[in-house]
Amino acid sequence: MARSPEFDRGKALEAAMKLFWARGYTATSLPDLLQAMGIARSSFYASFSTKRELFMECLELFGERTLAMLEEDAGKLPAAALPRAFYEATLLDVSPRRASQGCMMVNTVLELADVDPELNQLAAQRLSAIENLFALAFENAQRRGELDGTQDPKELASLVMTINFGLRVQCRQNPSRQSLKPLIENSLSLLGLAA
Amino acid sequence: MARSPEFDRGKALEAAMKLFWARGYTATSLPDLLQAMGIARSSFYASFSTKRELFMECLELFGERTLAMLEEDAGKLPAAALPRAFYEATLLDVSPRRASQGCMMVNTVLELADVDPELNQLAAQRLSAIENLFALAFENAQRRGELDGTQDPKELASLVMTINFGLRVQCRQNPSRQSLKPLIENSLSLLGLAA
DNA sequence: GCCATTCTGTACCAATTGGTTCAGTATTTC
DNA sequence: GAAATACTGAACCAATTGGTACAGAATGGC
Repeated sequence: MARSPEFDRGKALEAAMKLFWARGYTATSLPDLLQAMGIARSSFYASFSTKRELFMECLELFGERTLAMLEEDAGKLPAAALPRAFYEATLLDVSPRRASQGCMMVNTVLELADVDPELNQLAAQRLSAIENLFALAFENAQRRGELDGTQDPKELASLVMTINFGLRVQCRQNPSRQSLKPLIENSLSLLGLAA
Repeated sequence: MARSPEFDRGKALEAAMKLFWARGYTATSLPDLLQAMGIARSSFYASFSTKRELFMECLELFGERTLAMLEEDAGKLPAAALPRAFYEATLLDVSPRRASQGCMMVNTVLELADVDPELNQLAAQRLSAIENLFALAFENAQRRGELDGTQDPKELASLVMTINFGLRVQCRQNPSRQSLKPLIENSLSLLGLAA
């Protein structure tokens, strides 16, 4: 009966996410988004609702993807190696261009904390899901005796996240590998997780 | 001859800074600023040039003030106590409302890195001035034997800043003292500067 | 070919953006 | 009171904002 080819919604969402990720919510205009997504204005409002809801969808996509990556690592690495894997995968094993974008959730928290509490909360919630995953991995490792048991796993996870946040700020100033590599190394040895 | 009372430019600048600090550059509109500064539109353009230059002036004011605070501490505290003094002064010894605003320079870096390189650079430059001050203090303390000499002072300063950045992200999610206090404590003991 | 459907492009909307201009009103010194 | 200055408030500007509506072309199954 009808025309089948819906434009690739997933691809469009991906493109929107990349733009929001790099430029933030407020500074990204609808025309910018449409061009990046490669669709017309009317198509946009047919498949998505508003710019704000598109942003939420992008934020969830980003959070889900990050969590999935970490979960995969948690399945095949000892807990003590998780922070290094996480830092390196997102800061060193990508192009400086991409590393300079930092983390979309962290960017969102800093941009919108006092402007749009709901979006801020959404980002914060996804970040704490990641922190919880770290905490759980540390707890299990301690129970199995794979990790030094003197440190509270929740507090350790919280520190890992704090340093993660710090690195996300650093990379937006200077995304070069030679400046990030020693920083990561020193941070890990600080955490006692350098080996 | 003339009417004397120029409205208080300093006060107006201060008010603008607070608004930019809380809401960022893009999300703060000119009417917002005028209301906060308590001046009329025409007075604004008589005493300032553009919104963008006002922002730069605010950024420099914020950076200068932060640096001055740190310099004062550096004059009367041992270097090893500087990070704690800095973290506590800006995160615990202020209202949660203010703590939740984080650091204007860090906020700027995350908001504008991919949008306005010049403003990003300005903020980054002020941040590195602070880092340099830490490094200098550590170096002097080591030379005087007041601080463990095994760690490179520049690297230590870089770690202090990374953790500082991390705390600035944390406080924009949850500015409550009971969540920040243990985080600061754990961070300092991580740095070996808890005592 | 026919009709349903899904896209594109454009025109349009009201509201808001940052910025300019200017008439009028205070306030000050003489 | 007169002249000089510094303010206010509103009108105005072009450009851009997010969002809507609609005509027409492209694409499918029948």
